[in-house]
Formats: sequence, C-alpha cells, structure tokens
Amino acid sequence: MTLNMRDMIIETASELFMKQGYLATSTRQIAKKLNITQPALYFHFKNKEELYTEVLSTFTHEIGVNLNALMAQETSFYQKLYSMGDYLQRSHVVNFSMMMHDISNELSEETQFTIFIIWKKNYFDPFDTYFIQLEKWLRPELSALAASRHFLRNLSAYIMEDQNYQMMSDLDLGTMVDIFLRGIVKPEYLSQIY
Amino acid sequence: MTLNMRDMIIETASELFMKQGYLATSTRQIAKKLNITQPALYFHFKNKEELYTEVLSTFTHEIGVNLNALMAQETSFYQKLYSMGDYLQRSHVVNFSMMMHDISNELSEETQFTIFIIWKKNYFDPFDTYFIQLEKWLRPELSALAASRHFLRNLSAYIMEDQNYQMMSDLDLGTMVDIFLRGIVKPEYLSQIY
DNA sequence: GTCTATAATAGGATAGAC
DNA sequence: GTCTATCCTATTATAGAC
Repeated sequence: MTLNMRDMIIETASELFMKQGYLATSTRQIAKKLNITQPALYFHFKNKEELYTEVLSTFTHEIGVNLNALMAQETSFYQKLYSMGDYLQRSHVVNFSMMMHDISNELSEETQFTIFIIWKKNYFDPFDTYFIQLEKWLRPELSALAASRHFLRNLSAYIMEDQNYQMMSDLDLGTMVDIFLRGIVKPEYLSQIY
Repeated sequence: MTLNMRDMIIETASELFMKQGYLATSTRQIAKKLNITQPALYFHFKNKEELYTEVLSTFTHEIGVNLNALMAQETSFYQKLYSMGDYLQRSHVVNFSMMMHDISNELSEETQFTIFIIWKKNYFDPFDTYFIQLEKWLRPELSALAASRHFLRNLSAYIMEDQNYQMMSDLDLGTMVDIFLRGIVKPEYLSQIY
C-alpha cells in the first residue's frame, strides 16, 4: 500500500517518539529522516503536540485491532497471556512507561483526556474482556478487573528496552506470565507466607 | 543537620529530576528553586550530567541503606516484600522507568557504567540476598535470582505516579505482592492453564 | 505541498567582576 | 562562592516565495 506524506510522517514520527520520548525527539529529526524540511511538517500538522497525538491514536488503534484478534484465538490461559504480552512487547519499540509520562507531562489537559479514552478502549478492554470470561478460574478474592489491571501493569514493566548492563533480567515474558498465574511459592509453603 | 550549598543543590535537583526527568529539568529551574543564579551551579558541578550523576548516586545510596535495614527485620515473606516495595514506592517521587531511560539515553557510556554498578549494589543485592535465603520456599524451576529480578521488575511498574484518569489501577502494592507469591489462579484450575 | 529565511525562545555553558 | 553579562546552539513555529 502506498502512503501519502501525512501517513509517512506519522509512521516515522511514531518510531522516533516511541524510542526516544517526546522531548528528545525534534521536529527537525523527523523531517530529516523523511528527506523533507522541518517547516514542511507544519503543513500537515498544527504543531508538535498534534503530531504526537496523531501518532498515539494511530499506534494505539493498531494495538487494539491486534489484541482483539489475538484474543479471539483458541489457546490456553498461559498461551493467551503470553501471546498478547509478546505482541505488545514487540510492537512497542521501547518504553511504555516513558510514553505514559510524556502523555501526562507534555500534552494539554484536553488532549490527555482524549488519549486516555482511546487508550482504555484499545489496551484495557481486550484484557478486561478476557479476564471476565475466565473469572471463575481466579482466586475468589480477586476480581477479574483487578487481575486484568495487575497483568497490564506488570506487563508494562516488560515493555521497555532492556538497556545495557542487564540492569533488570532479560526480558523473560514466559517467566512473568507463569509467576502471574501460579506465584513463586511452593504449594506446601503457602501457609507460611503471611 | 545543616546542609552546605552543594548538598542543597543535590537535594533540590533530585526532586526535580525524579519528578520530571533529565531533559525536562533545566539548570535554570534548579537554580531558581534555590534562589541562586544558574551559573552558580557550575561552581559546584562541572556540568548538568555531573550533577545528575551525583543526584543518582546519593539517591541510590540512601535506597540501599534503607533496603538493608528493612531486610534485617524479622517479618513474614509477604510483609518483607511489601515493606521493601512500599519503601521504594514512597522514596521514588515518580517514575522509575523514566529514570532508567534517562540513564541509558542522556549519560555518557562511562557514567552509565558507574551508575549501573552502584545500582546493582543498592537495589539488586538486598533483594537477591533475601530471595537466596528463602530459595527452598520457591517452586523448584525458579532460581532465587530469577525470582528476585522478576520481583524488582514487577515492582518497577508500581513505582510511577498514577497519573490522571487512573489509566492503570490504583497503586495496589498488596495485591501485587500477593499475586507474585501465590498467583492469580485457583489451585483446582492450575492443571488447566497450559 | 514544499521550500528558504527567519523569528522567538530556551537551553547549557563560560568569562570575568566582586 | 556567587553575581552579571553573554555566547552558542537547538528548539518550535511562522511568513512568504515557488
């Protein structure tokens, strides 16, 4: 498919914003990668914030489409969480948490509100739907929504480039999902943990 | 205790860097909060990067001291993880993951290396030590170090200001620790998750 | 639709007086 | 040690030609 310039800008800007964050990405850098001049961007977008907003909603919409497709597949509990997590890990070139920070700190209140609505629809709803289906499998003190939110939050820690020096462990999503489902403690010691 | 100007700069800069990140914090802003002029900072520190580095090592050293103190207390497995997590959540004014990103992206390679050594000593070692003590409680396929790294990574997702609109759940550390220890699935369904 | 030129602002950093 | 003055660079954004 051929992309018009507006879409190409969004695509390129998306890569850079996701990798580097909002502040560290300049409009000049985006333009340079596209072999256009920096003012040319302003024909397509009112300003940097509008471009970032368009990037976020395009990106997030794609996430939602793909998460829903994955959710529709017939797989085990483990496999489902793994494949959805794996997809998110691959699609976010880098740091989920930095993206949240940028949204909260660099965008206007109105834009934030819009973004958070889109966000909920595309990230939260697929997971919520899945956990609600499986609510009877969960320990009774956990609601489906609590489990869903905790999974996504936990997952967010695995959506970041594992930088030099292996500060954190390798990005071992399988272990994370396994611990999320079964915990770390041997069954025979469970009574002693509190 | 009275602080000299150098320490006061570190303290103020620490708040701002942790809250806003490296790029979003300007030397002018730091100076203004201290009622000194921006060039005065350069008497105490070679440049912004050196100031940030000093902030990080001071901050991290304090973390290590306090984590080790908490680790020495006699409490249950759950209580121990909760109190160490709770301490980290309180001490980091905001976004752990953004801080990692700043380290990897805004500092020189040499500085990064230094910081990561200090980091390991103060964040990782306390948790590693604790998990090694309790290794026999862990499911046999999990090593103490794997459990330790996964806990810290998971925890990092709870060390971020929960911004407007409750994107993620409330910062429910207790639920996180509980899931980490016991998992989300009812024992009778465990055989069906794979 | 994209260009050149340029405005307006803000950033980190240095020189030199006191 | 801290100040004023200032440099240099980089940023977002606009004006107007083509």
